[in-house]
Amino acid sequence: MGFDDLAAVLRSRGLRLTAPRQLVLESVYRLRHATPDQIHADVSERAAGVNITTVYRTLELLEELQLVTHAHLSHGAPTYHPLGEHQHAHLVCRGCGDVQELPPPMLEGLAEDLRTTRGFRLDIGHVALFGVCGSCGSKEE
Amino acid sequence: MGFDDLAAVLRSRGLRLTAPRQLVLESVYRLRHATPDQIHADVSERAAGVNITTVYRTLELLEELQLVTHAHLSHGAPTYHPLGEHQHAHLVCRGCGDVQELPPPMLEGLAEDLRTTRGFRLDIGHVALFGVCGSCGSKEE
DNA sequence: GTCAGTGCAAATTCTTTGCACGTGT
DNA sequence: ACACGTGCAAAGAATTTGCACTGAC
Repeated sequence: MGFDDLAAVLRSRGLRLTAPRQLVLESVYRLRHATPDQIHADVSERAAGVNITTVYRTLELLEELQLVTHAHLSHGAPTYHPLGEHQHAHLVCRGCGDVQELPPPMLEGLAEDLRTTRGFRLDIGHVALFGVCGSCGSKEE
Repeated sequence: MGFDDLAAVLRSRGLRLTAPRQLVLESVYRLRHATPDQIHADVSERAAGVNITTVYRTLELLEELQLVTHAHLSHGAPTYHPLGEHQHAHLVCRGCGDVQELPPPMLEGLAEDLRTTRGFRLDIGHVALFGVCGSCGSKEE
């Protein structure tokens, strides 16, 4: 998914298929919602010598190729995730930092409201909702 | 609003009322959704010599005093806004960067859903919704 | 063989920290 | 007078840029 396409998408633009690019894409798929730093760490576990600079550049490229997107969760740190069949919004817990994925249907009503009342076209994939998750909520009490 | 309270809130904690603190709070009220940098610029227009460091420290303090909050809009830059009677979510346009305020009632349905289905307590004030606003949408066509 | 891609180091940008001086109470 | 606040300079963290070498095609 988007994954096997890498070579094809690159070729169609006259770009090259390289190890760092495959590794970074793989890590984005594996980690889900990871920061550039976390992705770099994950890549480094499987192949030494890939520079953090390259990770930044590759993420930018993959985003341009529509293979990944990013959203700003938690403390402004951008987190990247695969852009596939399953668009999703993010539910971020302020207590434990956990990120849950939220299926689009739950936002359809709101999206529709915004479209009709303001002409605003909501980008569901970038939505980040902050709050306190169930388990942290009960601990607090 | 929270504004005249500054002196009182500070005093009740044994903290001091100073020019930079008044100026920063004023700018947050005036600018709505401004970054530390923008606030610093605004403050500097009215009084020279206030250091950006002080702006950061003051914002942190005002947040602790519950007079302002921040949310992460657009490119990870934190934007501060007054914390008053009117809680609100944010609607951020990817085209023009404009930030609209969204009254809480529009999110009540969603908040209720999340609470019942997942026990997730949504923090409406921190919600940032990205997308394309009406005027940018029509320009695109 | 070419030129895109990469590593490395340095430059930027944003934010935080340490410290001595100034000032509100 | 006391200790909180501030400015200034320097330290950190995150990200970007310049450049020469390497390697995919």
